[in-house]
Amino acid sequence: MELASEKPITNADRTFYQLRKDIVEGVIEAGSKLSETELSTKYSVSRAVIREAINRLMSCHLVERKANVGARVVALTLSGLAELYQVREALEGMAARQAARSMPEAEIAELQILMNDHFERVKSGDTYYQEAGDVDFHYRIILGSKNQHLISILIDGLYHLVRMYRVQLGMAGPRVTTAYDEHRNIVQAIANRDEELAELLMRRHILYSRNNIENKLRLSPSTL
Amino acid sequence: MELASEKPITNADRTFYQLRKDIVEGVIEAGSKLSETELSTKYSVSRAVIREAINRLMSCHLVERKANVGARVVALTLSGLAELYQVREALEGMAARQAARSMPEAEIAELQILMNDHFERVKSGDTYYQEAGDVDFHYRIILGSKNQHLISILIDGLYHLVRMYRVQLGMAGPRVTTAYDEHRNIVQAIANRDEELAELLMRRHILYSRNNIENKLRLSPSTL
DNA sequence: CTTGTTTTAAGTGTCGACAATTTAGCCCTT
DNA sequence: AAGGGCTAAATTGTCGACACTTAAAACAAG
Repeated sequence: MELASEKPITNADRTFYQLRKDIVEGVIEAGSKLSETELSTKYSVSRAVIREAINRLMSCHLVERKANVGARVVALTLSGLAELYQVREALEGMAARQAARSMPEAEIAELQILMNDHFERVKSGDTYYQEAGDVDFHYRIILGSKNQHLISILIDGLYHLVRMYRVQLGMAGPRVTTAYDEHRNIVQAIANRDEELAELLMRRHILYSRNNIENKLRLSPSTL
Repeated sequence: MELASEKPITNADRTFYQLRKDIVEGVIEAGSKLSETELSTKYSVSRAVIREAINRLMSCHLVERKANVGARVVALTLSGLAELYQVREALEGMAARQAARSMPEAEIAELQILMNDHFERVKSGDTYYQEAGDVDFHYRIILGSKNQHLISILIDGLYHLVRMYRVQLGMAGPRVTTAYDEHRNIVQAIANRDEELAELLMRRHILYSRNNIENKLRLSPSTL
């Protein structure tokens, strides 16, 4: 995933993005230890750069560090997933409400165009949709809230962890078309400036999504 | 403010806490530039330590940095205050709801004892209450939610910024007794395990608090 | 005097080395 | 053989120096 606003300037930026990607995608496995010296050789940068990257990853809740001991990639747990989606429900619900209030008409129009594009992909059974499409949808709603704190908490903080759960627990199943309909309805509520409904639908959408993941976990024990 | 869980281990910890305190209390004024070399001499640590501290302050949204240029303390603005309290309303509302669901009986009992203590202070006109007491109250509700993400976002992330606004805009006025009553009612709702009411009262409490600050700002132009 | 360019200095980004702490292995004691 | 304390290796925390970028000062041309 690449966000328009995330252009690496310094080496630390690049390393941070790379590390984050490798953690989210499981190239560096969940729960494993992050050795600074090891990483510095692997990514061809100094330890200072690695340390800064790790510090930033801590802010994202992707790694945890104990002083004088070291950093570990977070472990994926059922309770952690539940807590994460609880917060998401509240925050993205609020984002949808704010978007219904503050999103400029032009941005809503663009969002509707995006939805049409998604429709084509869903129709043709494009698996692309599940991952990037969903992210893109939520991403735009969040930005539409126009609340800097909210944007930062969700985009910089929680979203990569959400993706980590989704990628590593193999979310590819078919909630695609039903999720698409939910997206569509949320956009409609925002276009109608119906704050109440936008929040309600978004909260429900995320709740469904959570139930979907948890059911999948109950069926295939996975490694949790 | 000192939180039980925040015991400085490394030099970077100490420096981070000190810097944060100085920023929140206005010793380092809002909007001012943070020179790494200057700070490193002032706080008697190396630039690496200062850099780590600044990075952590960025996570708290207390400073902003531009690559190759430097870091500045955030500016206090009316819109920023509004956005902050909007997010607070959603998150602390959720915290109150979760606390009503998950807070252990023993913790609720302690909270009620704390409220009695606060009552004594309010009765005797203790100005201590306004600051530390309020923080302490909210702090406990947040911890009572038992949601790690929520706790981290609020305590590590937003709370110090909230305090910064309150301290620097001179919140000493009398919302003390009425705020106390609101606190009391929230605790009661939590004790009754009334999730709905706990969230509602907390949201309203924060909304009142926000109105109070904004009114105060309208009366005394301040420097915003 | 103004504008655009070059130079220069101040400040950040990065690095390798050293100091302090933790952990694991070894030895000694019981 | 089991447990505790000591030693040594590995890892993190901290430091000062160097490289690079940016912004301001000095300068030249119009």
